[in-house]
Amino acid sequence: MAKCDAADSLILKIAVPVPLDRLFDYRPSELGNSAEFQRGARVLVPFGKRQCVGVVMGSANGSTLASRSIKPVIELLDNTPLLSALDLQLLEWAARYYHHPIGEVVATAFPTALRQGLPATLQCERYFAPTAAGRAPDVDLGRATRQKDLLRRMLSREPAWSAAELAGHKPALRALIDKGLVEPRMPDPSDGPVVLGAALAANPDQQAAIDAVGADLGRFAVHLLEGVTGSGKTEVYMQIIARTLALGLQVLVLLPEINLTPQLEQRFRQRFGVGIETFHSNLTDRQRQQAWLSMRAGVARILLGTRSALFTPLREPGLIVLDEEHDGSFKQQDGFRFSARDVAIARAKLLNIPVVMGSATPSLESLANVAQGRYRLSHLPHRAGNAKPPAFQVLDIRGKKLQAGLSEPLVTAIGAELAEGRQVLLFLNRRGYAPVQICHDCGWVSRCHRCDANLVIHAGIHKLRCHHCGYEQALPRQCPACGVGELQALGLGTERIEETLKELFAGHRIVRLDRDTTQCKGALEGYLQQIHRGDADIVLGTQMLAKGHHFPNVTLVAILDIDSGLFSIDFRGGEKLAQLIVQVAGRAGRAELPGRVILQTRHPRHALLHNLLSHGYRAFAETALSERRAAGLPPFGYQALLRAQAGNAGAPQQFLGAAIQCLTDFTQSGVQVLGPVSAPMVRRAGLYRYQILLQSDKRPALQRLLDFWVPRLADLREARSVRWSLDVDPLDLY
DNA sequence: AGCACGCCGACT
DNA sequence: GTCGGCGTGCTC
Repeated sequence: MAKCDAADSLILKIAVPVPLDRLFDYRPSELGNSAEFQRGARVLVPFGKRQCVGVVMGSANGSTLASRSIKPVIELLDNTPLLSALDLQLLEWAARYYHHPIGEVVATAFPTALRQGLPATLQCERYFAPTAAGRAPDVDLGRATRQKDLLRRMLSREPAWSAAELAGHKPALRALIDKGLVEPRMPDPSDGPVVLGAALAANPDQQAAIDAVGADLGRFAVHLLEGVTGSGKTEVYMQIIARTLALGLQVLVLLPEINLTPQLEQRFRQRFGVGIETFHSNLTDRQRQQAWLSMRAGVARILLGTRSALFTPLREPGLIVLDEEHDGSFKQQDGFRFSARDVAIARAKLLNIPVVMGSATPSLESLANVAQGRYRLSHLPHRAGNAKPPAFQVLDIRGKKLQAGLSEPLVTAIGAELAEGRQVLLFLNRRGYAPVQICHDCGWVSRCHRCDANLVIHAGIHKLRCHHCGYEQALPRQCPACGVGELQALGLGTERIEETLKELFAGHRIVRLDRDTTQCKGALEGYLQQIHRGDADIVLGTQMLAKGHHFPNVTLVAILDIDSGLFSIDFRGGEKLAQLIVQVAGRAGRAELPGRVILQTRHPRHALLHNLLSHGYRAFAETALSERRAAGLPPFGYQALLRAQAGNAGAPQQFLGAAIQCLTDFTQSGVQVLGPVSAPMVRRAGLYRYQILLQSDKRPALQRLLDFWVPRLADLREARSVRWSLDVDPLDLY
């Protein structure tokens, strides 16, 4: 065979996880067969002075580079590609759409273990099932009750149990394996009933939704399931999933929060006798690797995961479910800033499968897509079991005396509810004791020296803490400025409300749920169980109360301060507040115990409140959408935000100035360029932050500008002294 | 992002 | 005399 020059022979195009938006050329290897290097396989390559795990994205005959500068691949890590052609197409599309380096985008598709180059081997001992001996009716386990219980449980459900489910029964499992009654065995979708638990009887609305999505199985469609809290969205998901599984297809279920996975996982395991895996940041690298590989191999049929699970390969993709689609945590807020909701839809389109998205408070983006006929809407307007929607009451607190933020009528209402032996839920979106400490004599206030923000009093741990950079210091006893003044806590946080509630309602059990009380693993579950058992009378908390959990014995919900949300600078502030109010309100009540929601405000006649409370979320959304349309804001305009930050204010300003200069050469615009301006909080964690907002009513126009702009930004010399990032479809403009 | 090279201040 | 500061440049 003739020796050929490397530059004329086959060259591999490799995606390397570095922030450089290009592929790198490599020779297959010194002697290797180039046909082995398939698109989607991982390779170990020399990169500068180090080694990187890259992914084969393609090949070419020859290279534009001098052949001597092209290095050979060190090792082919996968004999079969880990990602399919469609998976790679999705990643390539996402890299282009978000203008993010391809190597980093491809890396996000892999769990950490595979990113590090570990072998892609699926452990057999992930699943266990009773053997023929274990199935025999006359198994005698004597007095080994734990083993007996475990075997009985395992026999109750086919076909196989995952290691995760059996984690709490290791000794009994070991013993059963040693006795030959249980063996490691991969589940086979054909070896047992797929649906175990009986489906609940669907009401007509649920049935219509199930049928609508069911009719679209096997083709691309987006369904928006708008269902009030407690309307049985999960049952609809499960019945559609059952149909998908019956076709021998897999399901990807995306949730906004890790907190919500355990509950749903439990319900799914009771219903479905198939391999179910979870994928979220609370799992170990190894668990995530195994979950990923199980879905890729088709061993597991359902994956429950957060944003990071979106790119998991599916052997037989059938359906994507995305719950709480309005939730902001589907948008990645650093690095590769993708929206898992939008990319999920792009993925479904590529795979030609349907997506079902659900929410009680759909995003305005999704409602606009429904109006334009791109998404199909199914509506579940009724709560299950004839539960009535909560009654809202706006409590005007102007001029009223407040006791730690609680007005007298509210205190009375809480007392009346407690006297009836019912639970009360109080919501305040501010944790800590008080948002600032102030000296009554000299006016000193507790400021963070790294951020344009106040230090928050955390009385429980005797500290002042910055919620933006994490800085903390001991709570001063004397004024650091004048040394003599009396220090006061200004404003309210959940800790302080808790203190007041303890005085006002002594003898009642109060549970506070916020990031501070639930940061410990398992703490949230513990509190939730306590509340469900009825061992709590007053539940007090922040944001996290609005998410997913239902408190059937709660009859009164109070939102202590909505005014800060009414006058947000962010154009999405109104949408977020309306969603919050509806979501918090949805936590309460059931059929025989209707809920009541009290909102304390100094703006009882505010249009948003009036519209939302008298006419409902959809009416609010209509109004908000027409305002957005008039202003050309999303979803009627498309945005991208260029951010820059550095330790001094000059560098980001100069960089953004130069970035604007680049655009003078770009004539075919149709894009508004707003800025550079400082971020609403200029200094954060010691960095000065500035930004440029781009807006256009045509997505292609914005994309054309970014195609021109982003490569040039990377080459600016001013870019070297700042950290910059581009956010396409930003959710927060700061 | 890493990781090198490269030229100027306070230390065993 | 050196250790180490972060500016600058490169990665197939």
